[in-house]
Amino acid sequence: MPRSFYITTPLYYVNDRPHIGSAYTTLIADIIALYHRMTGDDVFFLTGTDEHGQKVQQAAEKNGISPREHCDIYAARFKELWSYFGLSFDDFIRTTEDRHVRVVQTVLQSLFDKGEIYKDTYEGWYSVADELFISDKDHEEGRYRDVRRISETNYYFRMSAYQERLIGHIEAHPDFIRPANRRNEILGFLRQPLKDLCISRPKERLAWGIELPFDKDYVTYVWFDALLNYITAPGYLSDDAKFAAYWPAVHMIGKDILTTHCVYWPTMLMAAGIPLPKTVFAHGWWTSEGQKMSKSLGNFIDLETIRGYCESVGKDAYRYFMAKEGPLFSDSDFSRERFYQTYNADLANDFGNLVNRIFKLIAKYFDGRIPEAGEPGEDELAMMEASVQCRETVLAELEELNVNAVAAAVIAYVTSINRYLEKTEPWKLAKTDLAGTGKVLYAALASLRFSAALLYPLLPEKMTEFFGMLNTKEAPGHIVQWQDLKSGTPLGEMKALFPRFDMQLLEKS
RNA sequence: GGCGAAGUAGCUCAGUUGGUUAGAGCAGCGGAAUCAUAAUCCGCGUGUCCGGGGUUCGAAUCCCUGCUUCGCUACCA
Repeated sequence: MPRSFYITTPLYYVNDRPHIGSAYTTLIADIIALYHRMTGDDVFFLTGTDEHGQKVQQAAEKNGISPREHCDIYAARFKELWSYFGLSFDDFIRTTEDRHVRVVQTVLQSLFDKGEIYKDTYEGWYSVADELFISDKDHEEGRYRDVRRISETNYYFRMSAYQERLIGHIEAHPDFIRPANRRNEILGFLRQPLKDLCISRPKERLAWGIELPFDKDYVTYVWFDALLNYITAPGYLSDDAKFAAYWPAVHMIGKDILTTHCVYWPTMLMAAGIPLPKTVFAHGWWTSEGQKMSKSLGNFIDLETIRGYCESVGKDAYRYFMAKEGPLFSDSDFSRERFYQTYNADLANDFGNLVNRIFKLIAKYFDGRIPEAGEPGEDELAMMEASVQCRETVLAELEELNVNAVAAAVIAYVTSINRYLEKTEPWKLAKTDLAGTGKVLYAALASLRFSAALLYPLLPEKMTEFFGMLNTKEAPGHIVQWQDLKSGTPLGEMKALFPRFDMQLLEKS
């Protein structure tokens, strides 16, 4: 019986354009999903779009179309990007879908019946121009215009009732919020009394939302709408067996939505009697060329910029860089120079050149056929053992969701193959001992194949190409045994998988 | 303001409960080699481990203090 594994990205707000942030979260979630599939896990990978709210309503009005049409257009942008990268998600949920509306309304009604939701009147400062309530502090600072004191009646969720239970859960489950610094942030946050959560908006102020089942004059606002999708998609209230198989999830998110996922969401689930997520992993943000990304600075990494990188050295290279150098635990800088340096060092020099060396040697001395393994000597056994070690490291780091360390571990193994060749010097050995040369080249190719298999989730297109070149008719995406390489197979035609990027091109632009 | 994190080689960072000459990757320099995508392999860092004070036989690692950077401080991603 395979283990099940459920991983999610946030649902991206349709009005925001995809950029390096959303691309990063989604790419690493895909990578983690592929690794889990590789180990034989039954994976469910979810992404989607968050489509309700005032901004959507306003944008649609402005363009003279219905909110629904507006969402269709904008959701397509995300779908397009994900299909460009060939991502492997199993479901793409949109919060405007019927299946989701049904879950939201059912959960809300049930919480209302249990007394978890109550009606109350809030009085505060309201900015007419911006159409939102602002805090006393914002008002003092005078940032908003056209501010009036008004009161509004809304529905509230008794979040405060769950404060102690939540703290207990976080303390008892070190894996619940990660990395550890984010966990501390939340625990710090929870040292202050937790307030109840306002979960509605009167329809006169916001029409584009899910109607409260117990009050036709209101729609639900943000939280129940945008978070419950995580249980809608795997079949909550619609497919019990599926839901039981996959829930609880691992949520990959950016640090900007930490509180919603680590406080609002778990307390909502507690109230509804649903188990909490296994892990909420909040990664950091990319900076760009050493500075915070901003449109005015001109360093904003948008869709077009991403495509530019992909076109220059390939989508896989971009994906690889995201994983290897990305801001998993703290912020990380994306610079053109660093991007291409990493590409050259790891992919062109270490891996790509190694493919070339081994293929050409086999072509020259063995007519392009995979040589006999022979009796492995000390060095060959060492490579075999190192492969087992490498796999264990990869799987251990995968448990930690540390794709950064996963990539580093495999590249370290690739480096050891280059070192093995320097030590055994098959190009010299061939002059005196052809059988010995065969043994060396077999070991080198076996090691290379092994590393390619482990690199597959990071570089799916290129490693598929590699296995095509290997011509062993095996489907990529599985863990392989070092010694399972079949001798005698004629290798396919060799292509340069990662042509070196000329760093001088950087100077020019 | 309050709470918290961090400041280690040019860059990105490791450095377990204080203990022998402070490490890795990348970049740089030198060499070897030539099977290979000027790739690979080997070698090379006298770094005030942010400053100052203290505890200790001994501190990057503990305590105090100063400086700097950053995060959180909810119902606006």
